[in-house]
Amino acid sequence: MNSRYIEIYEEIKKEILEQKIRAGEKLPSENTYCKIYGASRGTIRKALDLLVEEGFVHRQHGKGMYVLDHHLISFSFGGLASFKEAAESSGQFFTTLVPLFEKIRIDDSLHEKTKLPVDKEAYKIYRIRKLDQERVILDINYFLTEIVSGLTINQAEGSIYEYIEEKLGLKIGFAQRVIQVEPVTAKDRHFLDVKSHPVVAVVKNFVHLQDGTQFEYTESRHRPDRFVFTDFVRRR
Amino acid sequence: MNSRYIEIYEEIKKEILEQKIRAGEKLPSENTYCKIYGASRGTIRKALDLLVEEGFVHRQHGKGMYVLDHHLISFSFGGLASFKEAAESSGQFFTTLVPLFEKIRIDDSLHEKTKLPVDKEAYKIYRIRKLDQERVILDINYFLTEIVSGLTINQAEGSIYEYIEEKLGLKIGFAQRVIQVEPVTAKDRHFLDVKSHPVVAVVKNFVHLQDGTQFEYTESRHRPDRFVFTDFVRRR
DNA sequence: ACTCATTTGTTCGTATGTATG
DNA sequence: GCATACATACGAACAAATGAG
Repeated sequence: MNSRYIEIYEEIKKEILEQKIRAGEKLPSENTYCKIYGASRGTIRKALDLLVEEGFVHRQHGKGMYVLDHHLISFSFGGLASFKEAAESSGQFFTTLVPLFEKIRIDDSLHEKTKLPVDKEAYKIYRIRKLDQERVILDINYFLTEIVSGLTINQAEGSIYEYIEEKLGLKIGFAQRVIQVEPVTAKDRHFLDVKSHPVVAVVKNFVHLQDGTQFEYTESRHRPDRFVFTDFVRRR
Repeated sequence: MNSRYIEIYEEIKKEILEQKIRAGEKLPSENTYCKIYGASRGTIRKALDLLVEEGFVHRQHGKGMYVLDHHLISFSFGGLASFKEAAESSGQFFTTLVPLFEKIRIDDSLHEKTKLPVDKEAYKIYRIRKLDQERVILDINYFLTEIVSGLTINQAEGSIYEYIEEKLGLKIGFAQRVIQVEPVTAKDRHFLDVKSHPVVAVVKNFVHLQDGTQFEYTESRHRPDRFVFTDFVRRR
Protein backbone atom coordinates (compact mmCIF):
# COMPACT_ATOMS: atom_id res chain seq x y z
CA MET A 1 0.00 0.00 0.00
CA ASN A 2 2.59 2.54 1.17
CA SER A 3 5.90 2.79 -0.56
CA ARG A 4 8.78 0.60 0.46
CA TYR A 5 10.98 3.38 1.79
CA ILE A 6 8.17 4.54 4.10
CA GLU A 7 7.80 1.01 5.48
CA ILE A 8 11.52 0.76 6.11
CA TYR A 9 11.57 4.21 7.71
CA GLU A 10 8.78 3.19 10.06
CA GLU A 11 10.46 -0.06 11.03
CA ILE A 12 13.76 1.61 11.86
CA LYS A 13 11.99 4.43 13.70
CA LYS A 14 10.16 1.85 15.77
CA GLU A 15 13.46 0.22 16.70
CA ILE A 16 14.77 3.57 17.88
CA LEU A 17 11.65 4.43 19.85
CA GLU A 18 11.72 1.00 21.50
CA GLN A 19 15.38 1.58 22.32
CA LYS A 20 16.53 -1.50 20.44
CA ILE A 21 19.16 0.93 19.25
CA ARG A 22 19.99 3.36 22.03
CA ALA A 23 21.11 6.99 21.95
CA GLY A 24 24.74 7.31 20.93
CA GLU A 25 24.81 3.90 19.30
CA LYS A 26 25.65 3.38 15.66
CA LEU A 27 23.13 2.20 13.14
CA PRO A 28 23.93 -0.59 10.69
CA SER A 29 25.55 0.75 7.51
CA GLU A 30 23.49 1.51 4.45
CA ASN A 31 24.81 -1.59 2.72
CA THR A 32 23.86 -3.73 5.70
CA TYR A 33 20.34 -2.34 5.54
CA CYS A 34 20.27 -3.18 1.82
CA LYS A 35 20.78 -6.82 2.73
CA ILE A 36 18.39 -6.75 5.70
CA TYR A 37 15.51 -5.30 3.71
CA GLY A 38 16.46 -6.54 0.25
CA ALA A 39 16.24 -3.02 -1.12
CA SER A 40 18.57 -0.86 -3.15
CA ARG A 41 20.80 1.69 -1.52
CA GLY A 42 18.76 4.57 -2.93
CA THR A 43 15.65 3.27 -1.23
CA ILE A 44 17.45 2.76 2.06
CA ARG A 45 18.84 6.28 1.87
CA LYS A 46 15.37 7.74 1.31
CA ALA A 47 14.15 5.96 4.44
CA LEU A 48 17.14 7.15 6.45
CA ASP A 49 16.74 10.71 5.09
CA LEU A 50 13.40 10.91 6.89
CA LEU A 51 14.95 9.88 10.19
CA VAL A 52 17.71 12.45 9.75
CA GLU A 53 15.22 15.17 8.90
CA GLU A 54 13.11 14.45 11.98
CA GLY A 55 16.09 14.51 14.28
CA PHE A 56 16.20 10.86 15.31
CA VAL A 57 19.71 10.29 13.99
CA HIS A 58 22.63 12.19 12.56
CA ARG A 59 24.93 11.18 9.75
CA GLN A 60 28.69 11.46 9.61
CA HIS A 61 30.43 11.22 6.31
CA GLY A 62 32.79 8.26 6.33
CA LYS A 63 31.78 7.08 9.81
CA GLY A 64 28.15 6.12 10.01
CA MET A 65 24.83 7.09 11.50
CA TYR A 66 24.24 7.60 15.20
CA VAL A 67 21.06 7.73 17.25
CA LEU A 68 20.50 11.11 18.87
CA ASP A 69 19.52 11.72 22.45
CA HIS A 70 15.85 12.40 22.21
CA HIS A 71 15.54 13.65 25.76
CA LEU A 72 12.62 16.03 25.43
CA ILE A 73 11.56 16.02 21.80
CA SER A 74 8.38 14.23 22.87
CA PHE A 75 6.66 16.50 20.38
CA SER A 76 4.31 18.91 21.97
CA PHE A 77 4.06 20.23 18.42
CA GLY A 78 6.85 19.21 16.08
CA GLY A 79 5.32 18.43 12.73
CA LEU A 80 1.87 19.04 11.32
CA ALA A 81 0.07 16.82 13.79
CA SER A 82 -3.51 17.06 14.97
CA PHE A 83 -4.14 17.88 18.60
CA LYS A 84 -5.26 14.32 19.24
CA GLU A 85 -2.08 12.86 17.73
CA ALA A 86 0.11 15.27 19.69
CA ALA A 87 -1.72 14.60 22.94
CA GLU A 88 -1.49 10.83 22.46
CA SER A 89 2.20 10.81 21.66
CA SER A 90 2.93 13.06 24.63
CA GLY A 91 0.97 10.72 26.90
CA GLN A 92 -0.95 13.49 28.59
CA PHE A 93 -4.66 13.19 29.19
CA PHE A 94 -6.77 15.94 27.69
CA THR A 95 -10.49 16.37 27.33
CA THR A 96 -12.20 18.56 24.75
CA LEU A 97 -15.23 20.82 25.10
CA VAL A 98 -17.00 22.46 22.16
CA PRO A 99 -18.74 25.62 23.39
CA LEU A 100 -19.34 27.00 19.89
CA PHE A 101 -20.18 25.36 16.57
CA GLU A 102 -21.69 27.49 13.81
CA LYS A 103 -21.55 28.43 10.16
CA ILE A 104 -20.37 31.89 9.16
CA ARG A 105 -19.40 33.74 6.00
CA ILE A 106 -15.87 35.00 5.39
CA ASP A 107 -16.03 38.81 5.18
CA ASP A 108 -13.18 41.17 4.43
CA SER A 109 -11.93 41.52 7.98
CA LEU A 110 -12.09 37.77 8.53
CA HIS A 111 -10.21 37.22 5.28
CA GLU A 112 -7.52 39.55 6.53
CA LYS A 113 -7.11 37.40 9.61
CA THR A 114 -7.60 33.91 8.21
CA LYS A 115 -6.49 34.32 4.55
CA LEU A 116 -9.49 32.17 3.60
CA PRO A 117 -11.28 33.31 0.40
CA VAL A 118 -13.81 36.12 0.79
CA ASP A 119 -17.54 35.26 0.62
CA LYS A 120 -17.11 31.53 1.20
CA GLU A 121 -18.95 29.78 3.98
CA ALA A 122 -17.02 28.24 6.87
CA TYR A 123 -17.56 26.36 10.10
CA LYS A 124 -16.49 28.41 13.08
CA ILE A 125 -15.66 26.20 16.04
CA TYR A 126 -14.30 26.85 19.50
CA ARG A 127 -12.65 23.95 21.25
CA ILE A 128 -11.40 24.03 24.81
CA ARG A 129 -8.62 21.62 25.82
CA LYS A 130 -8.63 20.64 29.47
CA LEU A 131 -5.62 19.22 31.26
CA ASP A 132 -5.92 18.24 34.93
CA GLN A 133 -9.32 19.94 35.19
CA GLU A 134 -7.83 23.21 33.96
CA ARG A 135 -8.82 24.81 30.68
CA VAL A 136 -5.40 25.60 29.21
CA ILE A 137 -5.88 25.84 25.41
CA LEU A 138 -8.57 27.54 23.34
CA ASP A 139 -8.66 26.43 19.70
CA ILE A 140 -10.50 28.67 17.28
CA ASN A 141 -11.09 26.81 14.00
CA TYR A 142 -12.39 27.91 10.63
CA PHE A 143 -13.00 25.19 8.02
CA LEU A 144 -14.43 25.90 4.56
CA THR A 145 -17.78 24.07 4.42
CA GLU A 146 -17.34 23.64 0.67
CA ILE A 147 -14.41 21.31 1.34
CA VAL A 148 -15.01 19.94 4.83
CA SER A 149 -18.69 19.16 4.29
CA GLY A 150 -21.00 17.47 6.77
CA LEU A 151 -19.04 18.25 9.89
CA THR A 152 -20.93 17.71 13.15
CA ILE A 153 -20.36 18.75 16.71
CA ASN A 154 -19.65 15.11 17.55
CA GLN A 155 -16.69 14.95 15.22
CA ALA A 156 -15.47 18.26 16.63
CA GLU A 157 -15.28 16.64 20.06
CA GLY A 158 -13.06 13.94 18.60
CA SER A 159 -10.55 14.49 15.80
CA ILE A 160 -11.60 16.64 12.87
CA TYR A 161 -8.46 15.63 11.00
CA GLU A 162 -9.44 12.00 11.29
CA TYR A 163 -12.79 12.90 9.72
CA ILE A 164 -11.18 14.94 6.94
CA GLU A 165 -8.63 12.31 6.02
CA GLU A 166 -10.46 9.06 6.64
CA LYS A 167 -14.12 9.83 6.05
CA LEU A 168 -13.76 12.45 3.35
CA GLY A 169 -10.55 11.04 1.86
CA LEU A 170 -8.97 14.47 1.57
CA LYS A 171 -5.21 14.83 1.59
CA ILE A 172 -3.75 17.47 3.86
CA GLY A 173 -0.61 18.96 2.38
CA PHE A 174 1.13 21.66 4.34
CA ALA A 175 0.71 24.60 6.69
CA GLN A 176 2.27 27.94 7.30
CA ARG A 177 2.52 28.61 11.00
CA VAL A 178 3.10 31.74 13.07
CA ILE A 179 3.79 31.87 16.80
CA GLN A 180 3.26 35.07 18.74
CA VAL A 181 2.47 36.35 22.21
CA GLU A 182 -0.73 38.37 22.58
CA PRO A 183 -2.55 40.11 25.44
CA VAL A 184 -5.44 38.11 26.85
CA THR A 185 -8.84 38.95 25.43
CA ALA A 186 -12.26 38.82 27.05
CA LYS A 187 -12.80 35.57 25.16
CA ASP A 188 -9.65 34.08 26.70
CA ARG A 189 -10.85 35.09 30.16
CA HIS A 190 -14.21 33.51 29.49
CA PHE A 191 -13.07 30.20 28.01
CA LEU A 192 -9.72 29.64 29.73
CA ASP A 193 -8.52 29.47 33.29
CA VAL A 194 -6.02 32.24 32.61
CA LYS A 195 -5.50 32.97 36.29
CA SER A 196 -3.46 36.14 36.58
CA HIS A 197 -1.57 35.64 33.32
CA PRO A 198 -1.80 38.80 31.25
CA VAL A 199 -0.88 37.19 27.89
CA VAL A 200 -1.44 34.02 25.90
CA ALA A 201 0.87 32.19 23.48
CA VAL A 202 -0.84 32.05 20.10
CA VAL A 203 -0.13 29.56 17.30
CA LYS A 204 -1.77 30.46 13.99
CA ASN A 205 -2.08 27.78 11.32
CA PHE A 206 -2.88 28.33 7.67
CA VAL A 207 -3.54 24.80 6.46
CA HIS A 208 -3.68 23.70 2.83
CA LEU A 209 -4.66 20.54 0.98
CA GLN A 210 -2.15 18.72 -1.17
CA ASP A 211 -3.48 20.55 -4.23
CA GLY A 212 -2.52 23.86 -2.63
CA THR A 213 -5.97 25.21 -1.70
CA GLN A 214 -6.26 26.62 1.79
CA PHE A 215 -9.20 25.08 3.63
CA GLU A 216 -8.49 25.88 7.28
CA TYR A 217 -7.37 28.59 9.61
CA THR A 218 -6.80 27.67 13.22
CA GLU A 219 -5.67 29.78 16.12
CA SER A 220 -4.54 27.95 19.26
CA ARG A 221 -4.44 30.18 22.33
CA HIS A 222 -2.33 28.69 25.11
CA ARG A 223 -2.01 29.68 28.72
CA PRO A 224 1.64 30.74 28.75
CA ASP A 225 2.77 28.62 31.70
CA ARG A 226 1.68 25.42 29.93
CA PHE A 227 3.00 26.37 26.50
CA VAL A 228 6.04 24.59 25.09
CA PHE A 229 6.96 24.44 21.43
CA THR A 230 9.79 22.17 20.35
CA ASP A 231 11.56 22.04 17.06
CA PHE A 232 14.49 20.37 15.33
CA VAL A 233 16.51 22.18 12.69
CA ARG A 234 19.49 21.35 10.53
CA ARG A 235 22.01 23.79 9.13
CA ARG A 236 21.61 24.24 5.32
CA MET B 1 33.14 23.04 -4.92
CA ASN B 2 29.48 22.64 -3.98
CA SER B 3 27.45 19.82 -5.39
CA ARG B 4 25.48 20.21 -8.57
CA TYR B 5 22.07 19.80 -6.98
CA ILE B 6 22.81 22.59 -4.52
CA GLU B 7 23.79 24.90 -7.37
CA ILE B 8 20.60 24.09 -9.24
CA TYR B 9 18.53 24.56 -6.07
CA GLU B 10 20.08 27.98 -5.53
CA GLU B 11 19.48 29.06 -9.10
CA ILE B 12 15.81 28.11 -9.06
CA LYS B 13 15.33 29.62 -5.62
CA LYS B 14 16.82 32.85 -6.90
CA GLU B 15 14.33 32.86 -9.79
CA ILE B 16 11.47 32.49 -7.32
CA LEU B 17 12.77 35.19 -4.97
CA GLU B 18 13.24 37.55 -7.93
CA GLN B 19 9.69 36.73 -9.02
CA LYS B 20 10.79 35.47 -12.41
CA ILE B 21 8.30 32.76 -11.56
CA ARG B 22 5.45 34.25 -9.56
CA ALA B 23 3.22 32.76 -6.85
CA GLY B 24 0.66 30.38 -8.32
CA GLU B 25 2.64 29.84 -11.49
CA LYS B 26 3.84 26.45 -12.63
CA LEU B 27 7.48 25.51 -12.72
CA PRO B 28 9.02 23.81 -15.76
CA SER B 29 8.68 20.03 -15.59
CA GLU B 30 11.48 17.89 -14.21
CA ASN B 31 12.39 16.71 -17.69
CA THR B 32 12.58 20.28 -18.91
CA TYR B 33 14.95 21.10 -16.07
CA CYS B 34 17.04 18.08 -17.05
CA LYS B 35 17.60 19.67 -20.45
CA ILE B 36 18.11 23.18 -19.05
CA TYR B 37 20.80 22.11 -16.61
CA GLY B 38 22.10 19.04 -18.41
CA ALA B 39 21.57 16.96 -15.29
CA SER B 40 19.83 13.68 -14.57
CA ARG B 41 16.31 13.56 -13.19
CA GLY B 42 17.53 12.32 -9.82
CA THR B 43 19.74 15.36 -9.44
CA ILE B 44 16.96 17.72 -10.49
CA ARG B 45 14.60 16.08 -8.00
CA LYS B 46 17.11 16.49 -5.18
CA ALA B 47 17.31 20.21 -5.95
CA LEU B 48 13.53 20.52 -6.11
CA ASP B 49 13.14 18.51 -2.88
CA LEU B 50 14.92 21.29 -1.03
CA LEU B 51 12.52 23.90 -2.40
CA VAL B 52 9.56 21.75 -1.41
CA GLU B 53 10.93 21.21 2.07
CA GLU B 54 11.46 24.92 2.64
CA GLY B 55 7.96 25.79 1.50
CA PHE B 56 8.80 27.67 -1.69
CA VAL B 57 6.80 25.34 -3.93
CA HIS B 58 4.38 22.46 -3.70
CA ARG B 59 4.19 19.39 -5.87
CA GLN B 60 1.14 17.75 -7.36
CA HIS B 61 1.35 14.21 -8.63
CA GLY B 62 0.62 14.16 -12.36
CA LYS B 63 0.29 17.92 -12.65
CA GLY B 64 3.47 19.76 -11.79
CA MET B 65 5.03 22.09 -9.28
CA TYR B 66 3.61 25.45 -8.27
CA VAL B 67 5.17 28.42 -6.54
CA LEU B 68 3.62 29.17 -3.16
CA ASP B 69 2.62 32.56 -1.86
CA HIS B 70 5.47 33.50 0.36
CA HIS B 71 3.92 36.33 2.35
CA LEU B 72 4.67 34.75 5.71
CA ILE B 73 7.92 32.91 5.26
CA SER B 74 9.83 35.88 3.88
CA PHE B 75 11.29 36.90 7.21
CA SER B 76 11.38 33.44 8.63
CA PHE B 77 13.49 32.43 11.59
CA GLY B 78 12.40 28.94 10.61
CA GLY B 79 15.74 27.46 9.65
CA LEU B 80 18.94 27.39 11.66
CA ALA B 81 20.10 30.84 10.64
CA SER B 82 22.31 33.18 12.60
CA PHE B 83 20.87 36.44 13.84
CA LYS B 84 22.89 38.35 11.26
CA GLU B 85 21.61 36.18 8.42
CA ALA B 86 18.02 36.50 9.59
CA ALA B 87 18.28 40.26 10.07
CA GLU B 88 19.81 40.74 6.63
CA SER B 89 17.21 38.66 4.84
CA SER B 90 14.40 40.46 6.66
CA GLY B 91 15.86 43.82 5.60
CA GLN B 92 15.48 45.31 9.07
CA PHE B 93 18.29 47.32 10.59
CA PHE B 94 19.59 46.00 13.87
CA THR B 95 22.60 46.92 15.92
CA THR B 96 24.33 44.74 18.48
CA LEU B 97 25.78 45.61 21.89
CA VAL B 98 27.94 43.27 23.97
CA PRO B 99 27.59 44.20 27.66
CA LEU B 100 29.16 40.98 28.91
CA PHE B 101 31.97 38.78 27.62
CA GLU B 102 33.66 36.35 30.00
CA LYS B 103 34.86 32.81 30.55
CA ILE B 104 33.09 30.58 33.02
CA ARG B 105 33.06 26.94 34.03
CA ILE B 106 30.01 24.71 33.52
CA ASP B 107 28.82 23.60 36.96
CA ASP B 108 25.97 21.23 37.73
CA SER B 109 23.20 23.79 37.71
CA LEU B 110 24.48 25.32 34.47
CA HIS B 111 24.67 21.86 32.93
CA GLU B 112 21.04 21.33 33.87
CA LYS B 113 20.09 24.46 31.97
CA THR B 114 22.45 24.33 29.00
CA LYS B 115 23.08 20.56 28.62
CA LEU B 116 26.74 21.42 28.00
CA PRO B 117 29.20 18.98 29.60
CA VAL B 118 30.03 19.55 33.27
CA ASP B 119 33.42 21.07 34.19
CA LYS B 120 34.24 22.38 30.70
CA GLU B 121 35.07 26.01 30.16
CA ALA B 122 32.77 28.23 28.13
CA TYR B 123 32.45 31.78 26.91
CA LYS B 124 29.45 33.47 28.45
CA ILE B 125 28.28 36.36 26.30
CA TYR B 126 25.34 38.74 26.49
CA ARG B 127 24.29 40.39 23.27
CA ILE B 128 21.63 43.06 23.01
CA ARG B 129 19.84 43.52 19.68
CA LYS B 130 18.54 47.02 19.05
CA LEU B 131 15.81 47.83 16.57
CA ASP B 132 14.79 51.46 16.06
CA GLN B 133 16.77 52.54 19.13
CA GLU B 134 14.89 50.03 21.28
CA ARG B 135 16.58 47.07 22.94
CA VAL B 136 14.20 44.26 22.00
CA ILE B 137 16.23 41.03 22.17
CA LEU B 138 18.70 39.78 24.76
CA ASP B 139 20.85 36.85 23.58
CA ILE B 140 22.60 34.83 26.26
CA ASN B 141 25.27 32.63 24.65
CA TYR B 142 27.47 29.87 25.99
CA PHE B 143 30.16 28.50 23.67
CA LEU B 144 32.62 25.80 24.71
CA THR B 145 36.08 27.42 24.59
CA GLU B 146 37.61 24.05 23.77
CA ILE B 147 35.80 24.13 20.41
CA VAL B 148 35.20 27.81 19.69
CA SER B 149 38.70 28.96 20.63
CA GLY B 150 40.07 32.46 20.32
CA LEU B 151 36.76 34.28 20.33
CA THR B 152 37.02 38.03 20.91
CA ILE B 153 34.54 40.71 21.82
CA ASN B 154 34.93 42.13 18.32
CA GLN B 155 33.67 38.96 16.70
CA ALA B 156 30.80 38.88 19.17
CA GLU B 157 29.69 42.26 17.87
CA GLY B 158 29.57 40.79 14.37
CA SER B 159 28.61 37.24 13.55
CA ILE B 160 30.00 34.50 15.74
CA TYR B 161 28.70 31.90 13.31
CA GLU B 162 30.74 33.48 10.54
CA TYR B 163 33.80 33.14 12.76
CA ILE B 164 33.00 29.53 13.65
CA GLU B 165 32.35 28.42 10.10
CA GLU B 166 34.78 30.52 8.08
CA LYS B 167 37.71 31.21 10.38
CA LEU B 168 37.66 27.98 12.38
CA GLY B 169 36.28 25.80 9.56
CA LEU B 170 33.86 24.03 11.88
CA LYS B 171 30.69 22.52 10.50
CA ILE B 172 27.49 23.27 12.33
CA GLY B 173 25.09 20.37 12.17
CA PHE B 174 21.78 20.73 13.92
CA ALA B 175 19.94 22.21 16.87
CA GLN B 176 17.13 21.31 19.20
CA ARG B 177 14.99 24.32 19.91
CA VAL B 178 12.41 25.11 22.57
CA ILE B 179 10.10 28.12 22.61
CA GLN B 180 8.42 29.21 25.82
CA VAL B 181 7.00 32.27 27.54
CA GLU B 182 8.65 33.29 30.81
CA PRO B 183 8.17 36.05 33.37
CA VAL B 184 10.61 38.95 32.99
CA THR B 185 13.68 38.77 35.19
CA ALA B 186 15.74 41.55 36.72
CA LYS B 187 18.26 40.90 33.95
CA ASP B 188 15.59 41.46 31.30
CA ARG B 189 14.60 44.72 32.96
CA HIS B 190 18.20 45.83 33.04
CA PHE B 191 19.21 44.95 29.47
CA LEU B 192 15.93 45.32 27.57
CA ASP B 193 13.39 48.07 27.11
CA VAL B 194 10.67 45.79 28.41
CA LYS B 195 8.27 48.66 29.07
CA SER B 196 5.31 47.34 31.00
CA HIS B 197 5.46 43.86 29.49
CA PRO B 198 5.38 41.27 32.25
CA VAL B 199 6.78 38.37 30.19
CA VAL B 200 9.35 37.63 27.48
CA ALA B 201 9.27 35.08 24.66
CA VAL B 202 12.24 32.77 25.07
CA VAL B 203 13.89 30.66 22.37
CA LYS B 204 16.39 28.12 23.68
CA ASN B 205 18.86 26.57 21.27
CA PHE B 206 20.99 23.48 21.89
CA VAL B 207 23.39 23.60 18.96
CA HIS B 208 25.58 20.72 17.79
CA LEU B 209 28.40 20.26 15.31
CA GLN B 210 28.06 17.87 12.41
CA ASP B 211 29.85 15.20 14.43
CA GLY B 212 27.10 15.38 17.04
CA THR B 213 28.96 17.18 19.86
CA GLN B 214 27.05 20.01 21.49
CA PHE B 215 29.15 23.18 21.59
CA GLU B 216 26.62 25.93 22.20
CA TYR B 217 23.63 26.87 24.28
CA THR B 218 21.86 30.09 23.43
CA GLU B 219 18.82 31.67 24.99
CA SER B 220 17.16 34.50 23.05
CA ARG B 221 14.85 36.61 25.19
CA HIS B 222 12.45 38.66 23.08
CA ARG B 223 10.16 41.49 24.07
CA PRO B 224 6.80 39.84 23.36
CA ASP B 225 5.35 42.58 21.17
CA ARG B 226 8.24 42.26 18.70
CA PHE B 227 8.39 38.47 18.73
CA VAL B 228 7.27 36.52 15.67
CA PHE B 229 8.27 32.97 14.88
CA THR B 230 7.30 31.50 11.52
CA ASP B 231 7.43 27.94 10.37
CA PHE B 232 6.49 25.73 7.45
CA VAL B 233 5.36 22.15 7.95
CA ARG B 234 4.25 19.31 5.72
CA ARG B 235 1.88 16.48 6.58
CA ARG B 236 3.34 13.00 6.25
C1' DA C 1 -15.75 5.12 -20.75
C1' DC C 2 -11.45 4.74 -22.88
C1' DT C 3 -6.92 5.89 -24.66
C1' DC C 4 -2.89 8.52 -24.67
C1' DA C 5 0.73 11.88 -23.57
C1' DT C 6 2.58 14.35 -19.76
C1' DT C 7 4.22 14.69 -15.17
C1' DT C 8 5.40 13.32 -10.73
C1' DG C 9 6.57 9.09 -7.56
C1' DT C 10 9.27 4.94 -6.61
C1' DT C 11 12.86 1.63 -7.30
C1' DC C 12 16.79 -0.47 -9.20
C1' DG C 13 21.68 -0.86 -10.70
C1' DT C 14 26.04 1.17 -11.31
C1' DA C 15 29.84 4.29 -10.95
C1' DT C 16 32.67 7.65 -8.86
C1' DG C 17 33.92 11.04 -5.20
C1' DT C 18 35.20 12.01 -0.42
C1' DA C 19 35.77 11.51 4.63
C1' DT C 20 37.34 8.37 8.42
C1' DG C 21 40.33 5.31 10.74
C1' DG D 1 47.77 2.74 1.00
C1' DC D 2 43.57 0.47 2.06
C1' DA D 3 38.88 -0.83 3.52
C1' DT D 4 34.60 1.05 5.05
C1' DA D 5 30.83 4.21 4.88
C1' DC D 6 28.44 8.07 3.40
C1' DA D 7 27.66 11.61 -0.83
C1' DT D 8 26.69 12.57 -5.46
C1' DA D 9 25.37 11.50 -10.07
C1' DC D 10 23.61 9.01 -14.17
C1' DG D 11 20.40 6.13 -16.64
C1' DA D 12 16.55 3.17 -16.93
C1' DA D 13 12.18 1.34 -15.93
C1' DC D 14 7.61 1.16 -14.27
C1' DA D 15 3.68 3.02 -11.29
C1' DA D 16 0.18 6.40 -10.50
C1' DA D 17 -2.28 10.78 -11.06
C1' DT D 18 -3.93 14.23 -14.31
C1' DG D 19 -6.01 16.20 -18.20
C1' DA D 20 -6.98 16.34 -23.15
C1' DG D 21 -9.07 14.20 -26.93
